[in-house]
Formats: sequence, C-alpha cells, structure tokens
Amino acid sequence: MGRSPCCSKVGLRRGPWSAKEDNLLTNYIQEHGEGQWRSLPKKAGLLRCGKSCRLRWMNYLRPGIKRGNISQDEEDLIVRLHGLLGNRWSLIAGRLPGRTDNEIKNYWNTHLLKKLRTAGIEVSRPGKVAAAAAGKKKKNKKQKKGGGGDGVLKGNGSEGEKTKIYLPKPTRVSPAIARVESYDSLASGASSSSSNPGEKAAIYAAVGWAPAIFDVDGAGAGEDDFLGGGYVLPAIDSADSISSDVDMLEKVYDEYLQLLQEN
DNA sequence: AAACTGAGCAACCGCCGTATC
DNA sequence: CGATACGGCGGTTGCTCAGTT
Repeated sequence: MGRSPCCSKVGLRRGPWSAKEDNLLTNYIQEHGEGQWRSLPKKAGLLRCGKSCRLRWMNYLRPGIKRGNISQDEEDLIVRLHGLLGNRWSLIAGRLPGRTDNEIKNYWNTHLLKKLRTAGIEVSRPGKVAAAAAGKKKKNKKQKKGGGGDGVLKGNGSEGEKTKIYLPKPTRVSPAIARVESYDSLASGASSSSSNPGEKAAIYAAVGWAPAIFDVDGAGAGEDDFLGGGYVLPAIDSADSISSDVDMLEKVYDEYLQLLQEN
C-alpha cells in the first residue's frame, strides 16, 4: 500500500525540543486530549511533524513518566521480559509503569547488553543491531530494514528475509527450558492461572526464543554476577542443559499470559 | 588546557497493521 | 476492494558530555 510520509518536512523543526514547544504540546493535549497527531502540530502551533509530537509526548511529557534511575528490580524485569518477548520494547515497557519503550530500548542497548557481555553472556541479536550496540554504532547508514532487526519475533534468522511472527497462539510442544535460579527469586508472585507446562513451552516456541533463551552457563556466574548468572543467550547447547525445571517457566509463563491478555 | 574517544540518550526514519473512505 | 490516513513500533542516527590522553 502506498503511504505518504507523515510530514512534508518542509519548514518543520527538527532536533531537540525547546521548553516552549513542550509547553505548547502539553497544553494542547491537556485541553484536547491525545490523538490526531497529524493535525495536532498545526492546531497547537508547533512546527513539528505529528510523529515527532507523539514521540515527545509519549516519551517525555506524558504524566507519570519516570526518567532515569532504573532500579535493580526493573532491570531484572527487563531482562526477563526481553527473554520472553525479544525486542518488543513496547510490550516490555507496558510491564514497567512509567517507563517508555524508548527508554527501555536505550537502556538495554547501552547498559544491559554490556552488562550481559561483561558477565560472559552472549546475547544474540540477529542482524545488525548487535554490532551497533556492542562495538558502538555509526556507519552503515541506510542499510535499514530488510535485514530484519528483531530476530526473536521477526524471524529471519540472519539473512534478509522477513518472516514475521505475531503474538503466538499456544500450541503444544514438549517443555524444554533451562532453569535459571535467580529467576525464581525474581519472579514476583505470578498468578497461577497457569496450566500445562507443555503448553507453556509451546508459547515460548511460538515467540521464537524457545527453548534457548535461558541457558545456564555452566561455569556459572556467581551471586555477584549479573542476575546471579544464568541469563545466557542464545544458543541451546544441548537438550540436557535445558532440563526440565518448569518453576521458572510457570512464573514467566503466567506473566506472559497476562501480557497476551493485556494486549 | 586542548584534543580525542566513547558512552548515553533523544529523536528520527521507515515500515507495518488497522481503520476509514 | 483498493487507496490512503493514522497510530504505533523497532532500528538507527547523531548530538552532547564525561572521561581519558
């Protein structure tokens, strides 16, 4: 389908927002509510494109936004949810009140990836993002897309095709997820509408990371390691290592179910 | 003190799915 | 039923600033 650019860009401001622009936007939205982003800038007297306004509002001006100081709990949750959902930042953000997808994405790319790597944990990021985050960005401008960023949900593996996988519908496969102790302690009292472990694994499979996302690094991270060790991506080394502790699985699964319901 | 380097983060870009016409 | 608008998402870029040489 054809689709015109969101804005003509002609005569529109770009770059950092000024306090005045923030005010204009905030005031307008407080009066008229969100939505109609395309026409909003004009009505609000902003020389910005609608997308830019939306982004600014969603990420910074919206009431209840927390900035910075991501707590250990939040960090743990991010890691777990990332294991579940992959780079679905908006979903992850949905589980962290006051946090935005952009912030979480940035935090992941700048802090967590580094932390995981420092802990000897390899995080596979099919496509190119890994390079950008690890070795530090720049270059390769405009090789965007087509390479598929998110290997977890957008399939693709490492080549160019796009095989998109949408929110999974559970189907049965055999459970196979490695236990990661720290996650037991992390798992916050998940409800237990849960059920069949096989079904759970199926969901992981459906999301695309099963069963390899969590894989205990044999050498093991000690308590001081990130998350107490255990978050190891990506490869399944063996079926043995993904033995059958379903405890963590159940908890995470419950969360995941909630996620599905919420969305 | 200046130049250089790298990390962090705000913002942009392009694509997608859905709604509407 | 196709075209377009819209909202949203994830990946990437590029500016800024702190740390290092």
